[in-house]
Amino acid sequence: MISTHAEEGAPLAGGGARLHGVVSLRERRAEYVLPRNGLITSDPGCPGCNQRDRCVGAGSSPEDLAQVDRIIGHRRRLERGEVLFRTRDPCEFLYAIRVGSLKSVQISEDGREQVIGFHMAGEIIGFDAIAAKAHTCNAVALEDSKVCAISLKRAGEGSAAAQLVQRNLSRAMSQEITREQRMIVLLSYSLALSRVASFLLSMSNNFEARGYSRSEFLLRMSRAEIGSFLGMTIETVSRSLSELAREGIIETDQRHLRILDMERLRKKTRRIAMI
Amino acid sequence: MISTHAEEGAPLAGGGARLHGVVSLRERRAEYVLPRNGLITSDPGCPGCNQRDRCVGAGSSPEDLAQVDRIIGHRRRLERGEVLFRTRDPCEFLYAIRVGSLKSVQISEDGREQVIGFHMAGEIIGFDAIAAKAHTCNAVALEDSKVCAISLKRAGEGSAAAQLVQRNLSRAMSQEITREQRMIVLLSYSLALSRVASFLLSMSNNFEARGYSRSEFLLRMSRAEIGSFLGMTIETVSRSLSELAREGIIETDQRHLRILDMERLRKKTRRIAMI
DNA sequence: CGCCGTCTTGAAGACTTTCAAACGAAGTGG
DNA sequence: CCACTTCGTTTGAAAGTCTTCAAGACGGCG
Repeated sequence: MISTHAEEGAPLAGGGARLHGVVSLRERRAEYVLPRNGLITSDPGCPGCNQRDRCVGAGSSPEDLAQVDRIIGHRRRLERGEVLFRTRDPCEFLYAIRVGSLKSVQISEDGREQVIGFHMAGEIIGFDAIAAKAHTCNAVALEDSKVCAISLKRAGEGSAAAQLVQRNLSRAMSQEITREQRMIVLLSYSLALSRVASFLLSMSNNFEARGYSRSEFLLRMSRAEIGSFLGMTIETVSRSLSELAREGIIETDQRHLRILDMERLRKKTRRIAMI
Repeated sequence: MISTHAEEGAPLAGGGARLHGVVSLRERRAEYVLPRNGLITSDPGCPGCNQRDRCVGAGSSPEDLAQVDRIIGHRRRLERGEVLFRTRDPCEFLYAIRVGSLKSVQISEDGREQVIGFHMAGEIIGFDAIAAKAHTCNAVALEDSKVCAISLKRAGEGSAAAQLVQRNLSRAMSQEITREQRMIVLLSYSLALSRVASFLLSMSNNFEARGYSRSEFLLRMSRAEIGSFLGMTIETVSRSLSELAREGIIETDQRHLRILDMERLRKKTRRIAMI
């Protein structure tokens, strides 16, 4: 049984890797106070966050972390499908994903959505707005999620904590650039099956990096969203997954995915076509 | 007659836009001192650079610009085909392109090149190395070029000039993220003709932003490099260009390109296929 | 002038999209 | 509780697009 409910567990704890999406009862926490706008007003903050070593306060002592916490403008809970920011929203905050996952989409003038990225807990989104002074894409929650708004104004004020945050933001932007470069390489693969295989491996790596199983997880996005991201129709996504399943490389049940043969999946990423 | 020689002119001066690649005699300058390794030892520096309003010293007074100049580790001249940095080179410098253009390529384990970006004067490259502590791609000059090495160590030292540089680098990274997001959108277009049209328009915008003609320019990269970048074979690149020329939208003569109908070229970017 | 690398063009085959139909899960209303 | 709708997904067949293989054209250079 796989729950679709997001949870703020501590997956990095030793032993076998937790399966993403599976919620054990003892990990449930009391809900934070939630006013109607989704703002979280009572919260353990950065010192109590399980993403603290991955986020803007990385590398600071517990005391410093309390200072880093002041850079956070507010924390917010998002329901599945809720929009965090939209194109042309002014650039005030970056958002650290604490729980859950989001997608970035660009809307073309004729109203079609194009997914340009999927983001998981521990990632920071909104960097595109720094230079443009406004967001250039929409961010939408793929599941119930929690985000921390990093105030760009406070991050630029020059305190020791702000400087630490700036260094971490710089590192995060560099990571984002590297991630997008990998995406550009992926999209240049000519064969649909290669792109789907690469996508699954990247998901697998993302889950593994967060302490979840790398071989079994729940895809939080629809086939249509995968297709939009990978530049193919949902039929081709479906056929590619079916083909991988037919060859015994993966097993799918709805959005639940199990990788049976990691090495053969990797081989599939090497496009056969093109020189 | 179009020269292929790079030149450090002042294209932003008023009147008609200069044609990129065309060199008028009076714009030629005395060559800088060039030791065998391509290092430039005598140079007007940031205050005399025509990219100063676009680069890391943007927004500073002429006096401050002399301080910014200290962040520069060295300046270097590259010949066409010369490699600026390679994958796994340690991360010491970012590079500001002063004259010319470069490509970023990733080399797959089987030795094939994949172009992941083209970069022009005024851009800064190497951001991928900040988080990874080493470069994750190779940078190769597409034409004779000049670059300024920005010392990451000196940029982090905390002086007023260094802080200005850091803000500008942050902006440049955000721009780079936005650029790559646009590339991801481009690559998701299913039709080859749409991708080629988008590529030409992006080139056109790049030249226009630098004061050159937006409708007539010299492509510094081969069809093979375009194909690698756009994820298609060189035959498909060639056929797409021929098709656009047949329709009277562009005119090509080798790498020299003239856009005859910007609006119809824009229409071609809207992919017909897919929902 | 002839060689070489780059580019263009043609034809056949491979792959993807499109259109259409069917399936299963989830939710609604009788 | 079951029919019924809806949505997301899967599968099939035909049409369209791209790649592959092959050959020819073009320009630069010795």
